[in-house]
Amino acid sequence: MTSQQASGIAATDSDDLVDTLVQSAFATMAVLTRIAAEHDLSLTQLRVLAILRDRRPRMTALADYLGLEKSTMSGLVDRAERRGLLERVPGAGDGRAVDVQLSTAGAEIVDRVHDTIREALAPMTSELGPAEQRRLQNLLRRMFPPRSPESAA
Amino acid sequence: MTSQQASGIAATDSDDLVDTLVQSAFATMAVLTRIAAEHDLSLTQLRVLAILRDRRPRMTALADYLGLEKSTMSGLVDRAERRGLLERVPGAGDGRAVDVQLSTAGAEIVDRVHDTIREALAPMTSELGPAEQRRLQNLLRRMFPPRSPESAA
DNA sequence: TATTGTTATACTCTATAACTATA
DNA sequence: TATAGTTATAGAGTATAACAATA
Repeated sequence: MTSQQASGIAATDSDDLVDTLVQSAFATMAVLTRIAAEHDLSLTQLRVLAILRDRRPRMTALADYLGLEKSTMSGLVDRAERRGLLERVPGAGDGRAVDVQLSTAGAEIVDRVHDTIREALAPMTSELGPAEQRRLQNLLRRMFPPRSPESAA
Repeated sequence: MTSQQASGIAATDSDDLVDTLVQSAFATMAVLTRIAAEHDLSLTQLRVLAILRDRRPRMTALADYLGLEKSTMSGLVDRAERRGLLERVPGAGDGRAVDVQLSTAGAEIVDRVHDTIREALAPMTSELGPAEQRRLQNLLRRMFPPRSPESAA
């Protein structure tokens, strides 16, 4: 029984694409939030670690990417650093800059979480056949194209 | 120029369905969070108001639905009630129960936010043709079926 | 002067534990 | 006893404003 069934709150009938997108986003985020919490991470902390997986950005770049204030970033990095998940290192070439990188422990936990997320979403994705999965991915990517520096005008 | 382009953080190449789903969910949530903030609402407050749009649930039902503790619910309802967005009313038939309902002001704001969300997501959905939109909706609904009390075993 | 980052402060969100009132 | 809800407390996430150090 889901929490909704327990709560007696029913889904509405209005069901256009926007509603479906929003509901799917909440369902996906609920999975991510739950798995992050199982590893004592907030969703934001998990995002930070995930970004650091293959990058070592400046504090400012990290804040920009996440859409957060630099002061918020300081707090997030403080707490993650205190837990030994990441490290601050002097930014190359600029005496003011601070780069952020994963620690070994941080890299391990983000790998584990990544695997767990894939397992947790597998029951959903496996509702679709291989061709349908490709089609869904193509449709979503057209709506939400991956952002990259090369696409700058 | 997007914040990512400014930040110099590039998307990775690994791009299976799970990654696309997660990225799409974050992109969608970013839109919702931004629009909620423009109306001085947190995402959670917006969810509360959206649920109340066509329902008048108990405190407990609301907390269950959102996956929050009842004490958290008390705080959320406190702040929303203080702002005049909703009202507590005695629950029918149980002297302990409290039902929650939108105020007129709350109903107005949730309608406005709802419209704004549709407008904000329109550029994305309109990347797809009508048949593609139907296909995407069907695929997503198969992965994330709408929860309803009737589906209980 | 402008930029990078931190610190101080305040508010929201969240959970746990203890409590009151009702069932 | 069990359930519905609130209150007290604590910690995380967030923003704004003021600051220090570097460019």
